[in-house]
Amino acid sequence: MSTTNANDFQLGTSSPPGRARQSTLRESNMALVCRTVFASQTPLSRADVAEKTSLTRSTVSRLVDDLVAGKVLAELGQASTSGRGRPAIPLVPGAGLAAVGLQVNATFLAARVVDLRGRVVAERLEHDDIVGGDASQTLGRLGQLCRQAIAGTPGDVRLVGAGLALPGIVSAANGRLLLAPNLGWSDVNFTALSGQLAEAGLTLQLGNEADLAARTVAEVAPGRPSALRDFVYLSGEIGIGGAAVMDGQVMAGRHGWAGELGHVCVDPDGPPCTCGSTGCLEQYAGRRALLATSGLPPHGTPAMLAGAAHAGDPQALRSIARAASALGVALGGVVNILDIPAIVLGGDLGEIGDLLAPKLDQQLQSRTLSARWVRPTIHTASTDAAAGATGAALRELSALLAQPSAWLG
Amino acid sequence: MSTTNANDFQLGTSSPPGRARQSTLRESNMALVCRTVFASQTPLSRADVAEKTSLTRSTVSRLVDDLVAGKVLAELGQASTSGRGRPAIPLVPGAGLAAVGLQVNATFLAARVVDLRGRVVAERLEHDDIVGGDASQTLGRLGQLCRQAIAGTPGDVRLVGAGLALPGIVSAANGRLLLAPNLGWSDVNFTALSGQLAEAGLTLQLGNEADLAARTVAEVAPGRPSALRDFVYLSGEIGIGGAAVMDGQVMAGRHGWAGELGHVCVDPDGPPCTCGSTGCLEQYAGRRALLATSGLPPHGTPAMLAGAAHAGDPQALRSIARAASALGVALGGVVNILDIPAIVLGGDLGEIGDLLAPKLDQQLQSRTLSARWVRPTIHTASTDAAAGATGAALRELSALLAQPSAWLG
DNA sequence: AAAGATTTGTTGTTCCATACAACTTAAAGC
DNA sequence: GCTTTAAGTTGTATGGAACAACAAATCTTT
Repeated sequence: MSTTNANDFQLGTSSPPGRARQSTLRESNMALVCRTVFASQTPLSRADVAEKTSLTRSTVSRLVDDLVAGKVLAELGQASTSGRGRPAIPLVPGAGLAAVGLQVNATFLAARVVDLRGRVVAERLEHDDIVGGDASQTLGRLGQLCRQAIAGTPGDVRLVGAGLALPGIVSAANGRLLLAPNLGWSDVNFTALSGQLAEAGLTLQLGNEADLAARTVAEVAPGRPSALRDFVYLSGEIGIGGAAVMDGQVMAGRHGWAGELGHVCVDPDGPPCTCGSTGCLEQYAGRRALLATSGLPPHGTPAMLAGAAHAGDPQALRSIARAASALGVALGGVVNILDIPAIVLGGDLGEIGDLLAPKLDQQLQSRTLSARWVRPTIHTASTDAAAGATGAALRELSALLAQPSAWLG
Repeated sequence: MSTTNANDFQLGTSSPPGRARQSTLRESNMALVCRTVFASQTPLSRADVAEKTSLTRSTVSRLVDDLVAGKVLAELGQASTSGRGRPAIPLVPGAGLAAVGLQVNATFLAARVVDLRGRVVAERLEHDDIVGGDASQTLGRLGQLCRQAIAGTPGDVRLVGAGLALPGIVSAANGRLLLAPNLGWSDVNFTALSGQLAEAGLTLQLGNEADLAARTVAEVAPGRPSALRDFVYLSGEIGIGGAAVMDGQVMAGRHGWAGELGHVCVDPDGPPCTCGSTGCLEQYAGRRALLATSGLPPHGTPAMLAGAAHAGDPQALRSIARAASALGVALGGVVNILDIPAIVLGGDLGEIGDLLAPKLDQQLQSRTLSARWVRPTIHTASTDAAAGATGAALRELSALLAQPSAWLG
């Protein structure tokens, strides 16, 4: 409908804004209205939005009308009968728009459809050890799951985008996975999957698993920020990924490779790592290292480790203490560098978070310069294996919310 | 003149924009015009600006007229006689607006006045070892220097703000210096200095020395970005400070304490640090550590160390190798975390940059996961001792450029 | 040297989105 | 049933950019 000029002001972009026209004004205010409704815990009326945004009721009214027509917002029939005066019409996120989130991991494949209200409207999971397997075959399987998930979504739900979470170094610009050591993949393209989605009118966006999982911590629902606005997310799988979130935004870095915490050096004299360096965090707190140093079989689970530690097994406790010290050094560095004094442990590390926390807390306190004024806090993420898939869908929905005007008409 | 509503859209802020009015449009485009003129290496005409911004000539003309009237821009009389057609009027940054930059360091005090063209129009420097001295007395002396510098500026130059660079942890919100180990200061307030500046109609903004010095690397002149847009700046003094710059913006962190690279742990089994941790970078690459391990007297200079190393002194070479290794571990971590593959060595470290570079480069190559695709580069900053003062002034001028409309009329 | 060509900068006019104010709607209270 | 209150809607005014036409100043061509 409205022609989007590349030179125009883009909201949500860190790059400096371009020329602003009358239409830019409207787009900006429409996004503001949208954000306000989505961020609220309780449904807001047009008048509420007007007050919160300091726009006038008339302006809000016209913007909301367009958003409702475009299914981005919806009017809740039941007036929340309170007080006198004309009853308000509660506004909530629309239910007719959703995005596809995909994920490839060492042990499973996932395809999800998440709507603007944050509900999973369709899902297909498949557990399988794909390490070392053929990439194109695995991606073909993922394509099937994706097709099934899309087929399983109600007909009145329109899909607006698709994202894929990958455990490795992604070149989003080229649409390639450069390296995923723990899948045994390198330089993989996604033309087949991308082509399949293009038939459904969707473009596929690649992303790092940790970056996307961190989004599920930053947002409790699309456009609704959680209490934690600044934190470092640690994704403990076979490898260790990470993401830094500031002001609710995941820091991408120059090429989108920020947050590679697994290969931060914890001890220059430490054990060699597959990456070529020595003493990487992964060699202390990665799944393989945790299991090996605690005397568990290589295919054990974090739950087994937690069980052994809770039972008082000395080797397991030593393994966890070693990991906690390493995490303290690495995360202490992160806190000193980024000034983000909140740590969220996800994946395997979340499952043994209570065991790691005491020693990690102590390390952070002594190793971060700012601890005397703001003491670092440690949190654990809810253990959803396919958090990356949800995050991938959330990113697409966020893109919509950043410029809802582009989706109307 | 124009009433600034706190709820309005603020350019340059990372926080989400508020309501946009007609006037916001004008402010945004005025800032865009301003930015375009300031960023250009050669003077632009109104027509050039119109083409670059994709605004119309008429719109640019009216905005420029206001900016010229407000002294933010100036018309260069001499038409740059080229080609036919009506000769263009070259536009350049105005010369009538400037900001005050102050700096306190262990060995000197500085007061500078920098104008919108980036010229130092007045300056007072004083070399003095103030470590352990009384803070209020030193600040009184700085106040005198500041007064003299202001008195030394031409009468037709209007000052728009003042900034103070401090080598320590600053609480900008409270206007306090929380801790400056290398000055021997803690919890210092600046009410006297702030009051003195208030008489001249200026507000004093505090800032970290490294953060502000990094600005002088990011901007070659006010509003004119340098070729390096993403880099990590390392300020080597007695202590080591740092700053991460992304897209030309210094990352502040949650409380403004980001970039404390001096206390990143390089070896958990390393020597104890004054901060309470062990194996901090400062214990390897700080001035005291460098001088001690190279057998030079405690009050030696980096130049002496460089001289000894260039002469082949084995102890000096070993000291530098030790520092380079430590820098490799710490900066490798930073590159892995932030994905900013450019390092700028400033201060002492800049003076011995050529000696550090080979080993540092090798360490970065092996310790950063992304090095196989993008090789980290190492640069040295021009050695201006009072770079922090210039940076403090640049920050004030940037604030003006981000919203020039606030300064007109 | 004079007319045409070309580019810069300015001046009305139109268009569009928000502000503002008045009005309508629908409930609660008396 | 009338008044009060708050939500939502409908004109009208205002401000700023787009658009188009025009004036200014220099170079090119004949």
